Amino acid sequence: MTTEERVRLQKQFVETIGLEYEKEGMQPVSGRILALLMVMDKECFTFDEIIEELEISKSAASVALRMLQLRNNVEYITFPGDRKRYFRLKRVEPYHIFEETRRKMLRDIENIGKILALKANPDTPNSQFLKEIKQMMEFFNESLDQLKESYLKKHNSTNFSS
Amino acid sequence: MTTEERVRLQKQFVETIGLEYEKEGMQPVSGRILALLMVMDKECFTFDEIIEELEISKSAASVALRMLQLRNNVEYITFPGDRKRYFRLKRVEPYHIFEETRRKMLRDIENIGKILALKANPDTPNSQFLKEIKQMMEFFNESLDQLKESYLKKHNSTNFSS
DNA sequence: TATTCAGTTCGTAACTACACGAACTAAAAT
DNA sequence: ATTTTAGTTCGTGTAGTTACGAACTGAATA
Repeated sequence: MTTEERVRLQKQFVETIGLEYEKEGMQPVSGRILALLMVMDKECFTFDEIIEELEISKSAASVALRMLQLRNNVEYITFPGDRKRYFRLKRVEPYHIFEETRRKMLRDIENIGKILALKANPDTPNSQFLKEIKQMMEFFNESLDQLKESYLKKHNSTNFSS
Repeated sequence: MTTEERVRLQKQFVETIGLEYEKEGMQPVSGRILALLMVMDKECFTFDEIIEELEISKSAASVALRMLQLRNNVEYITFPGDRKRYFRLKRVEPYHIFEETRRKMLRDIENIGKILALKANPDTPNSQFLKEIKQMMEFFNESLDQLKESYLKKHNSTNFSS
């Protein structure tokens, strides 16, 4: 595979991944920028490079980049004597990617609790079903910490063994 | 708390939960219907009851109910000699609620794999970061089955003991 | 056969989100 | 002091959603 071919496939894949992010509720431009930073070989893009590569306006890039930084997906670095911002993927600890799932689950647990508290009869099939769902979520949520620990243990042990 | 108070709080909560579903990407009317079926004491609502309770049009209800059935959140039952459909929450196995998370994660794993395959250099900080994320997701995905099993075991054992 | 019932489909109007370009800002260079 | 650089903010047009009412369908009833 030649370099040109690879780059062509990468640019194509930026669009694909961008579309997926869009379907998951992200705004189109934000999704494309995030995909760009993940897929391409260049690790840091300037504002103008992003605009040029994705053919979007400055304002669209500005708004999208602010959101991506707020969401903790993107950060920028700067260099002395250079006013440009160099945007790149924010490299968070891998297990942080479940934080959002966890927050959502905690909200759900709380909501179901409130629903159950308002029920006239806590033993109807619906109430029972909601209780089961809540239990499952609570169990799962408690397991997350353990899972994180065992991942770290496994990850470290491979560093020492072999 | 009187019954009227409880029902008032329930109706209020339908709106709150509906809004949350909306923020998670569900259509407004679908979110309200799902919330209605979760929160209220009545376990089965007819088409007309839903329309009346939420003050929506027949067409809006029709479209939303079709989507909720496709998404496996709602089902309806019928009774002989009664043409009405009685809509209610679909009571799936609790651990099914993670199926969507899992599917999304498998897609992500696949996508990151493709991204890495297209990288010129697999050892840059970005590539390393993506690899770690992928590993974490793979570990997590493998743990899900185990988690499900141990949930079932725990759930059953409490049925026999004490 | 006509009518009612229980929804579905379709066309439309109102609303919303998105991205654009133009105007603006703040800091640095000339 | 003026110009350039590197973005940000704002107002607007457009495209896409959403929900409505009216017309329709298909089954059951009269």
